[in-house]
Amino acid sequence: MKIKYELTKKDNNARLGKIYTNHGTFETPMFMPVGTLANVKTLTPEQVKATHAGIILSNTYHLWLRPGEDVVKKAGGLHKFMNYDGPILTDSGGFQVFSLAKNKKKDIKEEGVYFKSHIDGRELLLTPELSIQIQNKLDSDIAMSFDECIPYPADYEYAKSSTERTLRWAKRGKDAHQNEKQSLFGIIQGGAYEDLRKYSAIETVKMDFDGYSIGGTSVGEGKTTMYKMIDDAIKYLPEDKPRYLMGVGEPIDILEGVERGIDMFDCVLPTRLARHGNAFTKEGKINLKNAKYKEDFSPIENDCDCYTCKHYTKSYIRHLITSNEVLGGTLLSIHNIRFLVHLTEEIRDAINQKNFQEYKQKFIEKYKNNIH
RNA sequence: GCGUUGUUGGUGAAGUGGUUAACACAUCGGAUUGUGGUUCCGACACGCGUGGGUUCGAUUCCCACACAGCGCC
Repeated sequence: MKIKYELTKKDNNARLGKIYTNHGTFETPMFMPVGTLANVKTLTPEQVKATHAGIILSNTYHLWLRPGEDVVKKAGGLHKFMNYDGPILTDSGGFQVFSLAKNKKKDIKEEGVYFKSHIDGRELLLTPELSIQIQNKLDSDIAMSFDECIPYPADYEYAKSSTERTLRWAKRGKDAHQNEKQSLFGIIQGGAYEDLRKYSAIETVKMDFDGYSIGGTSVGEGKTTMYKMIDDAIKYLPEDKPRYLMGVGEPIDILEGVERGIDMFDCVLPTRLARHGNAFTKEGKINLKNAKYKEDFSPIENDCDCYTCKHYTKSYIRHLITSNEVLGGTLLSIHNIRFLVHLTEEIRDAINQKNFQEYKQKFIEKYKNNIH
């Protein structure tokens, strides 16, 4: 079966909900850790589950190149392949258009996008149909439409033609979709232009996807612009389908997204920051590489319920990170993911009690005071 | 004792008679938003073994001394 979304409660635009999938149910708002290459970097599936993340993201482009979607299919699908039986969403490769296609005009064509493989440099063509076919074989619970993430800034003409092309790609992908157990989300683009966001949202919704995501944000546009991009699109999305804000994972941005009616978030931030020695705390981000933690034998956060905070000190984690030991990245990933998932848990409680605004203000005040 | 080579930052080292003494590692900061990430960007020798001399100017040339390596008695 396809996923099913249930809207439980609203507090202004903030939504409390539930998503049923073939691999379990999770509540929204929810944060999804990123597991690009069929693994959340440095974590076992058990460790991921222990963070209470309800769903994880994996990547079409990367698995297409290695090991190849047919290998995953032979393994029995992505869940079996990576030994993870919870919900999985696969990104379409659209973001790699943004990050890998060097020359937009030359590499992005109507038929699809020409890449040079980052592994061996060979020329590749990823099309909307192929992206969907790959995702069908990967057998994720939720597949994403193949889109172009428009850079910022982009002139109106480019943004318009790109947005229109993404709509045509969405239609082609939907027509090619052939996995009855897999849901498919459409992606709203439109750059930073209000009318294009509206147009993109309305046209995408007409195609009747199982969920809608807002793409093309956090590409260097600045917070105010990003929040407006969400506002400009989200009002045209149906209440009975999940909304997913792609690539966003700063705690404050999650709160701003929820306030506007977003249900799902994904981001590489918790795992990437972890590998680079940074940890989220309610008082802002901290850098464990800083010398002041050398003899700090307290946990990252005293009141955090994650495995890392229950058993390890900043001093020890700092030692692991400065010694380049993977366990450092593992312990920090556990904490950082748990931090964001816990944030969404508190958000859900707040919405349930209809005091989301108050919760948000308090959180931001505490967090922001320590951003230097 | 004689001869010989060398002595540059926390470390390994490049280099030049004259503006900021390479580069790397370590250290210390910062960045990081649908992961091309053991990544990226900064800071870091007020001084080139010590003391004299030559020179407008010496880390670079000369002398002495100290220390280290090598060879010979």
